[in-house]
Amino acid sequence: MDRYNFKTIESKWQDFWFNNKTFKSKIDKNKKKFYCLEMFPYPSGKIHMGHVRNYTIGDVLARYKKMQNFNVLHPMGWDSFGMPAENAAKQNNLDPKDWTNENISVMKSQLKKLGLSIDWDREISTCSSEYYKHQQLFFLELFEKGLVYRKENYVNWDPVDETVLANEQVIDGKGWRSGAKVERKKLNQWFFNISKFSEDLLKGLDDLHEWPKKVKVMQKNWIGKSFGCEIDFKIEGNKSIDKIKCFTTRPDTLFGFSFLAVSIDHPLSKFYEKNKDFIKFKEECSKTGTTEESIAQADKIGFKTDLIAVNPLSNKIKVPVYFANFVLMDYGFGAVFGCPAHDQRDLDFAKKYKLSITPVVKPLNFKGEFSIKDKAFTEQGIIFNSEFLNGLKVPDESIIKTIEILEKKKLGRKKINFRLKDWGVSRQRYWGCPIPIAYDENNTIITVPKKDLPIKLPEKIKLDTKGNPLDHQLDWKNIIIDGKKCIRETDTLDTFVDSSWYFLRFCSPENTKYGFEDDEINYWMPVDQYIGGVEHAILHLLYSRFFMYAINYKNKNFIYKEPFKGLFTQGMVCHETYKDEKNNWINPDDVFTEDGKNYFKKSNKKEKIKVGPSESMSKSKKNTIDPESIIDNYGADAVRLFILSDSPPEKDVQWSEQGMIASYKFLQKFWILHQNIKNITSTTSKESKINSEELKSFTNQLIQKVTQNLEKFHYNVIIANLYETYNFFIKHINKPQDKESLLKSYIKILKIMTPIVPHFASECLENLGEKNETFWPEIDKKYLVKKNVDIVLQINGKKRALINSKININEETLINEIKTNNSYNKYLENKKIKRSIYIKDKLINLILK
RNA sequence: GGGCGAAUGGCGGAACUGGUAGACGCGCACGACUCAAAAUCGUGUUUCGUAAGAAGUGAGAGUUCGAUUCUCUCUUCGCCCA
Repeated sequence: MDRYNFKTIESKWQDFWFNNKTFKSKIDKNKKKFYCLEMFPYPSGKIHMGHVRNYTIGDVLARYKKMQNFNVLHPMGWDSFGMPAENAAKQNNLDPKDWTNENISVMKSQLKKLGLSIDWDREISTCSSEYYKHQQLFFLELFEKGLVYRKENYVNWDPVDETVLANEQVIDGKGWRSGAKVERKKLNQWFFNISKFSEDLLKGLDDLHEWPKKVKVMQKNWIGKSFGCEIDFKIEGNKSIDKIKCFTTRPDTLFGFSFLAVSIDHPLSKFYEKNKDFIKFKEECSKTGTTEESIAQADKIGFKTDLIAVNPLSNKIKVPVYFANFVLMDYGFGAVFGCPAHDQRDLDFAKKYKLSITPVVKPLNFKGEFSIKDKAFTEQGIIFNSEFLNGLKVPDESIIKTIEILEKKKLGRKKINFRLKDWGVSRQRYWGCPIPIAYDENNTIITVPKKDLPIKLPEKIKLDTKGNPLDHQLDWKNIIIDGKKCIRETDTLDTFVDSSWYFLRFCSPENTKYGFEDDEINYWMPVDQYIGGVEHAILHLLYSRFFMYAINYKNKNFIYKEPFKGLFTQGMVCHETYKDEKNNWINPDDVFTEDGKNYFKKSNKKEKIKVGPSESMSKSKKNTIDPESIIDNYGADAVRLFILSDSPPEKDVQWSEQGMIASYKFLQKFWILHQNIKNITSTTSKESKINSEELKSFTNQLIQKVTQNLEKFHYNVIIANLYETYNFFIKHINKPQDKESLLKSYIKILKIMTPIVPHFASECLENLGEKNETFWPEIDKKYLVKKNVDIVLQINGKKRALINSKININEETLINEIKTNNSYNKYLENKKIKRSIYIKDKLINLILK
């Protein structure tokens, strides 16, 4: 008998699907649509196991929905702008475009080998001007709507490379490449006004019923709505500023006020510009990075001004005003009032500068003197030391009451504040989408006329420059707009912009006039199921939501305002890590074991290997497995089967060579079973009829189970269901068979296998003369009802026996059976039945006296 | 420090709305085939116990006829935020 030859069979079906455009999608208003989208990859070189998992999960769903007669849109593209291309090009003296396109062609061929049901006619690549010209138009549109603006902002600056670094390029406060200490530097940059939609983005989460709760919580925290008030503090001193506005969520602690801290970028700073000590202090502040985390971890330092702030609730309380490094200009008003007793950060600061610490909240039933030592008191309690606020309950009563008082005195007002900051989209890099802006000789902002789009990136340029290579492209930079000499904006857009609307582009990838067509997106959008890694839970998803809102704002009317109706976040693919005696990471391919305990290097069989914990596959730890070689060895179907089998899709999965082999063997065994079923001889006996009925029950119950598990993403259980099916058939086919009936059931089983192992199942179906267009089998409900059931007999809540009985038996009959049948009545021990609990067809629990 | 989540055999994991815990796979053991090995097939595999039986889903309590599932306290781990 022939072995299952996956090589020829898989390429046969891949060619068939490709040549017949099996997965091409067109609008068909008579059909329900299903938009299945996986996060598109960055073309870094080769696909990795994470991609295999991501795209297999999506493919199973897309194929299943197609079989259910949905009009499925399942596209694929490339998130192809970004730093790795620029870095690789710089290192190897290549053009980023060539490097990127080469990677795309490699990865595309690898994805095809997985047998994905992709509509390749819709392929897009964000680095092609066909794509980014629409993005430039969107930029201008958003600019017209007032959602784009330019302002000065801090960046991470590498003083050696003279370049701006992304947050992830700053490692321990140093530049990843140069190792130089990163500084803060102010640059003019472009911003999207995402904070305008803070409230909408927060409210929109409530409608996303098919999103994981944890992602919604993360977004909610990120948006960070807080309720509080703004307070005007009177300032005494010889400056023209006589008041400073603060935002606070804790106005009720005003009597504990001991200093006012403002950001070094606060308007107040202009009075100190010439003060040498202040300049020094500012330099000190610029040494910490720009992330919230680095600011939070940095030492709290302050610069004392000669000003005094007055407590609005009590003229007697007058405190010093400081510039402080932990106050950010873009949160609140760049000023905070310090209450050391009830805020840890303020306490640290107050201790350092020996400021007063007055507690104004104490625990509810606290007796005696309440004082603060090393820890600020931030819990619930009651107000004291606060004159007319005394006795208010914290926080329910105290905050609202204090705001009321402040409002009456016209010293403050209720205010909602958001943590969400505007989205800085400027990147000082070459390999990104050019911003359609120029500046005239007076440095006035000029929008590039729409007819001049796209602004294409200059090609074959020198990348090995300091700073942004585009700055050195004078022939590209200098242009004439309306007869005026202008200079182009040389910053390019953050690649998150590229990925914030690609799902719209997939709906009409060939439209040359605009990024999408209204008709098309009104049919296809929203994405019914979006699938990707949880690492994009905040930024990418939030930006995409913002983009929909922003495009829709004012001049569009989307039927769905949210881009992604359903979201599924898959877990990572993990593998054990290995290190040799010199602590170098070792790739699993170079490791072998004979006893499963001791591991050795293949190249040097004496050298022992230390086995580390299983971690997410990464190049730096060298614990990666190359998908292509696995596909070559075992076939795409076996890989798909394995990657789904060992863990639920939302959890991490351990890569296991043994598990991989088991999946491969399963298909080989199933192939033999398939041949046996094909060659079986039919009999017409009473027994074969009984067998047919038994098989029908099994099959219908299986279809139901698999359907339910598909809907719930319990793909690992489906694989278990398929193994059970095999085990059932292997026993079943040795019994007398009515072949026609057997084949009917078997074909249904092959059909439900199709989404998981499409090449294998298609081959088997074709083998039996089934057509390629397969639909999801219907369930015959009459076979879901069992005739006999095993009822659990419990005595005093403990399981004692199983009673095989007809279904729907009533309680009395059952108890009678227990009393009279010798195999059960021994458990009654001649005692009286005090109580019985009967769950029909499932369980009877007898409580004995 | 705050928020969210998880914990089930040697391992990965299953268990519908509170109703037979351990499906399915890996590993392991034994057996068959073989001169032998690999491959393949068969049987077994939570723990203790020869057995009847008992215990058992991180620990401790609670609700219930009945808890992996619900409630509370704690421990450990993971993720996000600070």
